[in-house]
Amino acid sequence: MKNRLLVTAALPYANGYIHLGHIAGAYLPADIFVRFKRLCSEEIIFVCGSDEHGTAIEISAMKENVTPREIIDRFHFANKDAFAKLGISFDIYSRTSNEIHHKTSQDFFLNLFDKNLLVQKTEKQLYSEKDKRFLADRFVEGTCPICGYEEARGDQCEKCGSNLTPLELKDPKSKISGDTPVVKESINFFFPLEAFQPKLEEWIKGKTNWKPNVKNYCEGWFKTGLKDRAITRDLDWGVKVPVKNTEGKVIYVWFEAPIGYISATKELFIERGTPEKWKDYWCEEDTRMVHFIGKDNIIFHAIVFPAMLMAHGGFVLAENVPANEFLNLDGAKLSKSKGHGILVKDVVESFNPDVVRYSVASNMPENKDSDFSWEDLQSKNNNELAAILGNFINRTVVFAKNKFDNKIPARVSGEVPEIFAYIKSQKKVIEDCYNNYKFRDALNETMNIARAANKYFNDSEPWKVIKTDEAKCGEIINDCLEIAHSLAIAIAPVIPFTSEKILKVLGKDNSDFSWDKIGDLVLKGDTELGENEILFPQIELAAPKEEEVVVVEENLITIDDFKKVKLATAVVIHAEAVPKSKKLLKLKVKCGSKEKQIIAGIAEHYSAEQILNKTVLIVDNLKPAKLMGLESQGMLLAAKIDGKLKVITVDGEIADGADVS
RNA sequence: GCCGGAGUAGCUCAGCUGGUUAGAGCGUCGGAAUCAUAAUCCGCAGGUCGGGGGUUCAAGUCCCUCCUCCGGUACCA
Repeated sequence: MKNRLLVTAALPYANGYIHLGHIAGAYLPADIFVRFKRLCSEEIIFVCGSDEHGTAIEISAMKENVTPREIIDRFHFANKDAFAKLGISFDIYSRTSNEIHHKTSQDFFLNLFDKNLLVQKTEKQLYSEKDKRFLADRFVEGTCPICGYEEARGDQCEKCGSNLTPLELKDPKSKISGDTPVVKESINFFFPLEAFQPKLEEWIKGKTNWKPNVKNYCEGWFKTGLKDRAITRDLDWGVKVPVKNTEGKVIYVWFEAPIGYISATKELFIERGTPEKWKDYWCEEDTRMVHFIGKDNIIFHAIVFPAMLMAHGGFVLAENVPANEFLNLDGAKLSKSKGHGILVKDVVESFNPDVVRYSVASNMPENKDSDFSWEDLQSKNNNELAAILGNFINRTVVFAKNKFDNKIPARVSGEVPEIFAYIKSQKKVIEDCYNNYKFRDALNETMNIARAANKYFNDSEPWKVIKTDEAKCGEIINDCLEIAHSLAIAIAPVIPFTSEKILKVLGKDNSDFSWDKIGDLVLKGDTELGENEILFPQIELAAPKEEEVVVVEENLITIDDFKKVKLATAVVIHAEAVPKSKKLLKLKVKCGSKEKQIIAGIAEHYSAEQILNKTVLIVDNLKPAKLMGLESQGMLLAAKIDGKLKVITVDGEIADGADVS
């Protein structure tokens, strides 16, 4: 029986804060899986760490005029802390700047080198005499040979989107010193990926339980043919190449980073005082290794890293690579650079981590990119966590408190109601979901227990029974408390903090806290219950700022102040309600030769039809603002008093686009 | 450009190798109940499955084509 599990989650790059997209893609599914397996008492470790080398970090350091070490320290500790607050339960969160990692990846490199597996190729590269170094792609800036853009990067022109090599750039300059580099030859080592293609194809063909998107993606690569990849670079910041005459070269991050999983495992067992035990996980054939990643990482975990492990020999290969798609925010992709993202470190400050975990888990991008929104989080909290789960626990515990002296009422009849059989059958259903990496289904099936629990409470009507038969009523409440205990176990992988709270309320230790106890009767009658608390208070999200339709200005202004405001006539050529908004209409107005989108807060007073074709006054030079995610490029003037609102129109016919003063 | 993925009820998503009236959660609406955080329970309604063409007795599910979005990768044959 294979039951030793090695679970990895993609190493976050220590050049930025992790956001909700990362969580949804890799860390939360990994954590849920691991927590489930721990409940099943499987031997398991969960390793991760910061990926801390590479050009991007070096560039960040230069920009801020600090050392790379400062950059990686900042993000490593911040991310480690954010993960912890969100309850991501790594056994170790290491970092690739650690000595043990440098040693491990150098040994790995040497192993391949000694076997003569590495190919050396001479390449032309840009070299800066002034900087005394070869310039990596991103350290070069110049004129794009295709569109003529003068600030194209060495790897890509941001203007026209062409991918480039530094040698193609016209008039290249070093980003470090502005120096004009020269072309120089540099010898680099290559990993013979091409040679491993047959073995990889064979290996992946046998993986019948992999997600189809992952398999298809790999097959796509095989079709075009794998190519050898450079594994060394001319850089300072990184793991030094452990071979003579390679000064100024480091091991390319893509090669060295995944070895971080091995280094982290070694570190973990050194900490635990059993330094040799890492081999059980990496070298024993009955270990099952699972890599949790986002879809951007498939090639490295399903093709490159396995090929590296094959080349080295003596290591287990991944049993599965359950890659997730991406999580979008309000329909648009999460992006650090565009400021469109939710950082974990921020979200855990303002929300219960379990609410975040739940809302992300219930909408995990398992098969396709999925959409996250704050409204969704609110609705998941209020309508599901609070209404279904929280409410069940609360109504049960409050009932016991009020009618049974805050103690667990005793069972008397010796009968076990049917719902416990249902719970046990759900336990199997949920297990299957987890074992097939279907986390959303697992969660929904878990919540079905809570739904059934509420139904049981309703149907049993303890509030009526208590009037005629107190012992029977007590038994119903005992049932419900037992159900709560089962729920605490079943839901623990997803919302571990809440699970603990439920246990505390039940006055129960964790002696029966294991997966196989779901559906069992484990509570002792007459036990005092713990202090009850509302598990999920309602979340009221602040309403999005809606446009102030009328600016009431009490203070006097000068004519110059007034001239700053450019007013114009415009005709409404399109109008529609903004979904989920009471007050907003989305308008398209024509103002002379241009068209503008204006989000106006008049829906309570005008329907789309009523405003259509009216000639109105607008503020033309208002700074655009976003309302309910829609850009508003101006403001409609209207008169408002005592809750009555009328749009300002023009007396008689005049063309749109006319100045107003 | 090329490779892979996605476009299904108001919203967020399921639909394995083609087969009875296309499913779930949430929301909406109607009813019941009142122990509980106005929380629960029962019931109804909601989709010509991105557009167009084709294969088949039968297609959301296969093929072709077009459009949109996401990821990867590339001017190398």
